[in-house]
Amino acid sequence: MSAELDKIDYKILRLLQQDGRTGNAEIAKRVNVSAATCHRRTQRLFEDGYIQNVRAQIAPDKVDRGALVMVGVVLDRSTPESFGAFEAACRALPFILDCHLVAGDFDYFLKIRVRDMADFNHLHGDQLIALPGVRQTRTFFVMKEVVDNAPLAF
Amino acid sequence: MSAELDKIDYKILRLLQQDGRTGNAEIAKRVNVSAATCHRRTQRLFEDGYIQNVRAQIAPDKVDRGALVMVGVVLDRSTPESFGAFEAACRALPFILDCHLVAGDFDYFLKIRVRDMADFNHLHGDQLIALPGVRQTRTFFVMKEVVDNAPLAF
DNA sequence: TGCGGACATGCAATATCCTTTCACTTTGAT
DNA sequence: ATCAAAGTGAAAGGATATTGCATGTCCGCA
Repeated sequence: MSAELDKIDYKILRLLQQDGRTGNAEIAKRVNVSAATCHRRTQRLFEDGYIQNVRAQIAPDKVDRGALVMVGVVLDRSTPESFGAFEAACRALPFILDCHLVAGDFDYFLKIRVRDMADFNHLHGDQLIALPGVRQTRTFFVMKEVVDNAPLAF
Repeated sequence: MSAELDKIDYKILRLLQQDGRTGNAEIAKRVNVSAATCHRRTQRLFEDGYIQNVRAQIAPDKVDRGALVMVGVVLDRSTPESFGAFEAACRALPFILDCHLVAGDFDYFLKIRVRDMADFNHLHGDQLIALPGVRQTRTFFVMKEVVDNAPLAF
């Protein structure tokens, strides 16, 4: 089986990335193949992991998560155990949208969604600086979301 | 009409956020209402903007976007025109996933996906530092994606 | 050149699901 | 208690997804 994708597959991926609810018949029309073929291709894209999942994007401010904060984190020690503990803790905190180990002045970058600044301050005091091995954090409040989670271009 | 959401609405939102392809019948079963009611509620969640859209999440490494980079940007001047020009330029660059105006040591934070480091270096030299009004950038290569774009908790 | 196997495609039939209609029930204000 | 507005469930119709099958295509190999 060819592991490569052709132009039709890429079109399907782009269509589903733009609107994951697009029906099979509609996709078939747009990429100029029969519904059956389109269905089989789409299914393969799921099975082979090209499409990780399809998720509804909830309006953050409508569910009281209107505030976005970026946080740089520096750990006490740079041991594997220290990193592991911190990462495990991050995965368990539901308000952390992104957690990335980076090279540079920080060890980790976090992207956090909360209701408002007051909410973040509680959270920062109660949970963030209490995370395992945290030496220092630097907070960047987001004042304007110019682009958030744009679709992948490929 | 009540602008508020009840427990059933929240359940629907959570289900669709976890899997946007979940059929109406399946949702109805899980939230214990009839298919008709569930359909109407879901439709309302779309129409009233609680669900912004439904998007397939494409595996980045499968489409040659395996490298993630965070970039802090400082502008020359802090004028509205300067900000506006920079933001417009960012919106036009497809590899920029996030672009946020922040308070702190940087003016903007960018989240960028490219194929690899070499690709980013070209991009940085050709396009990033050429963005309007950029005085300085600081690059943080992501070495490990611990959590990326986690579903919103509410 | 000819042959055979693996694969992809389209058509058509089947099964499944969505979507609307209608009558009934609940809710809330007077 | 009464009325109006909104919500609810069951059923029917229409649209859609999904599968089986025959045909066509490509590639390796003799």
